[in-house]
Amino acid sequence: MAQEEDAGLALGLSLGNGGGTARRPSPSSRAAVEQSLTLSMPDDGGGVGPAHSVSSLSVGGAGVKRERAEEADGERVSSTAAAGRDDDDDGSTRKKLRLTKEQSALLEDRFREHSTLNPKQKVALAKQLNLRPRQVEVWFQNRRARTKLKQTEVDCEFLKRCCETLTEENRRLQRELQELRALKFAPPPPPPSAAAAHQPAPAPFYMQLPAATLTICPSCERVGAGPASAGDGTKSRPPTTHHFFNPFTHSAAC
DNA sequence: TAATGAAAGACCGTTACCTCA
DNA sequence: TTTGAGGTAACGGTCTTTCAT
Repeated sequence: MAQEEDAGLALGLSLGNGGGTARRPSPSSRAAVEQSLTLSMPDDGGGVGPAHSVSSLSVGGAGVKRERAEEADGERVSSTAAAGRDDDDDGSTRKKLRLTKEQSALLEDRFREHSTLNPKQKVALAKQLNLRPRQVEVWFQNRRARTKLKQTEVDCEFLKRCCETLTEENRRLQRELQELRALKFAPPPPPPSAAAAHQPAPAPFYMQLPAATLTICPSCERVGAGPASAGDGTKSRPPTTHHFFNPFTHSAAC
């Protein structure tokens, strides 16, 4: 099982990179998700599940597309598939077949080789597994979805850890800054020499800013300030030039 | 050559069924 | 025996790409 997950993760990375065959979804496929989300009916009806979606409206007619696909596939009905519809079989309820261990194992093997199948491979694999091509297709779709979900969980964990690390680092820097300020505004030392006395030595402007507004770009080593500091008109600062430091790559996008 | 519509295939969210604790 | 949760096969909707017209 762990082996399966490892394989899944590795493939998930390649999927995230755009793995797949010729027809690859573009980033805008996210729009499809958003659209289907907005298509969901807003009333929750108090049910435990999500709100009724458009797809749920056609539950009664489930199987129409499948039957069409079956026809296109040459109406092959495998023994296992037939086992799923051996009784009553009025077509109104969808029977759920359980893949055998052997079938699952072979599908997993193929998935490890390639997370997508071309039509020829699909038909051949279906024949080998005594399944309908549509079933093989659905299995691969679901498998890709599971892989992606796992990868998302891994990414989420990673980001959480990064967040914790950065929070801790931020606290540390805040403490350090406070200590430095305490040193700076500590009671003056014994009178300095006259040469130094006539130099007021104003603190750099960024030292007077609230700590939370200070940012230092590690790449160009310039000190930037948050939006609150730009309104006094005394400084001619480039407008909203953000020196964003990416903590994950340790690089700055200057 | 550009516009257009159909087909195919991928992804996504969801549903429904099955298994098991 | 019942029940709730989790896993997963199957579905409908939507988008993008390809190809023929």
